[in-house]
Amino acid sequence: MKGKKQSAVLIVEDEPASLNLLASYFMAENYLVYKANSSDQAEKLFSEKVIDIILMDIKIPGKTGLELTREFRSRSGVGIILVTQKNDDIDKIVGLELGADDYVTKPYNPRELTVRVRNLLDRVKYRSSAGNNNFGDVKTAQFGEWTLQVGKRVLRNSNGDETRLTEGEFQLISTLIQHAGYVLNRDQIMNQMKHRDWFPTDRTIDVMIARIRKKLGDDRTDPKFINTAHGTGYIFVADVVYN
Amino acid sequence: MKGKKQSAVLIVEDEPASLNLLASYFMAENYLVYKANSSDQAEKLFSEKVIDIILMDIKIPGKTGLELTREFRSRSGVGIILVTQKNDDIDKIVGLELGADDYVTKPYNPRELTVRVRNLLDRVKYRSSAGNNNFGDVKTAQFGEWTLQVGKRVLRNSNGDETRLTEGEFQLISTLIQHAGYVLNRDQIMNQMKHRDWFPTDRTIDVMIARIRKKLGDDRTDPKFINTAHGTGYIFVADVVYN
DNA sequence: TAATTTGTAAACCAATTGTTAACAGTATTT
DNA sequence: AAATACTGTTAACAATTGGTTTACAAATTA
Repeated sequence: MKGKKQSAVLIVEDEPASLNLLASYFMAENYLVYKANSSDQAEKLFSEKVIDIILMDIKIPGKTGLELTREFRSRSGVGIILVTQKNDDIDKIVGLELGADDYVTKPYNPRELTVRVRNLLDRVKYRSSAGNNNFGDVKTAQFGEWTLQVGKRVLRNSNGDETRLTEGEFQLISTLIQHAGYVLNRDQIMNQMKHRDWFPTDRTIDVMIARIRKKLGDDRTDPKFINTAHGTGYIFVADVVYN
Repeated sequence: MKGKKQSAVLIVEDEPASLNLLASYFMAENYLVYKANSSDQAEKLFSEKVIDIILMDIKIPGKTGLELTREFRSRSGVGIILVTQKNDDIDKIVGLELGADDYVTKPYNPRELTVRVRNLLDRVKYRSSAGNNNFGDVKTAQFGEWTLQVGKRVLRNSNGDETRLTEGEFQLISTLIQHAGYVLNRDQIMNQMKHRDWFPTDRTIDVMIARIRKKLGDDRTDPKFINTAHGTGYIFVADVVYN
């Protein structure tokens, strides 16, 4: 088995010493670290890179951390941890209400910090940030008689038949497979796939589910792979083996 | 009057003054509050009532908060917030790693506390009521000759016969199983299933119980699985093994 | 026995999902 | 640049689902 996907942390902090200290913690833990010392830089990096977690000082040059929190949150489901001076209670609370996921107070304990980040990563996985919809180093996922070839976006069965998946179909089945055994609602699916909202009149997912089922030869009334949870969403029910 | 569902908080704390103080915060915020001053009481209430969030002091009589955390987490996706003495860093970290969702340190700020709880409620809703009905990581539940396959919403008996459950039937039996050995009234059941109130004229639950009994081949006059608690509700009476 | 509560079959019907086809924007090829 | 192929999205309608209500029987309790 290969290593897991590296998670990307964006650190926003104007004080160079703190910035580098924080960066070193996370680099030591094998995170991909981006550094920003202003709100402008933070916005640029956020748009440019795929970020899983943002660790942000509330007081930075330019927009405040709270403004950025609201902005980032409105654009994505990225995980946000605010860094505050001790006893900035009001800010902390406002931060959480604006959509931050957690906060730490200075001076921080490195172990606590990394645990909080790891924890948040788990939570964020479900709502997912942009474009991270992949299998890390996984090359294939097997279920039933089918093998999903991740790189090729191709399904092959034991007879050697191959079916190509469109990008959307691939994203959708990937999302389901990655949460095999758990019902995902259409919001979660859409979020994970396109980082977009889903609204009740949108039949896109259902249509794509139907197409995937057809390609898999799956029967919706007795599904081996994709089960409908009526009123809720869909769930991948087969066991999956990764390679 | 009715309106939205009241969220239930279980507070576990042995110091009476703290317990009541905490309880008063949450009652003021219109939570349904359960109080426990020992691990035994906590376990009892957890089995007996439908709980959304647990707020638990790490140091309580009986099992420690950390042991309880692991236990509750293995059975359900309930939200857990640990309460620690200041500077119990190791405990805090271990707690999070065992599956707690958050922690607060004494002395706590009431507003912070309620914000954290509200925040966690959102997250918990996402992982549980989004269709998985709180079965944590459980894949199957066995009782008598039956195996409930969580993902497929299917009941299979030892002959290999399979019966599909509707989503509602699945939610209902899941709720009962999770509180096996304890009577649930129709309010609790409806709340857990649909986050909705139940009205005395509403026969929905009874009808669904009848359907489930039929599928299980259960005799209501001598039930092996679902027993009627006349004037109260229903109780799941079989032993359950999780896998 | 009377009153209340529960069981259950059947009908109901609103909401959800399935499915096909057409559309429009992109990307690819000629 | 024009023609072609591809693909996500929308529209429209069909099919199904599945919770709820109704109505009455049966059981339980007081």
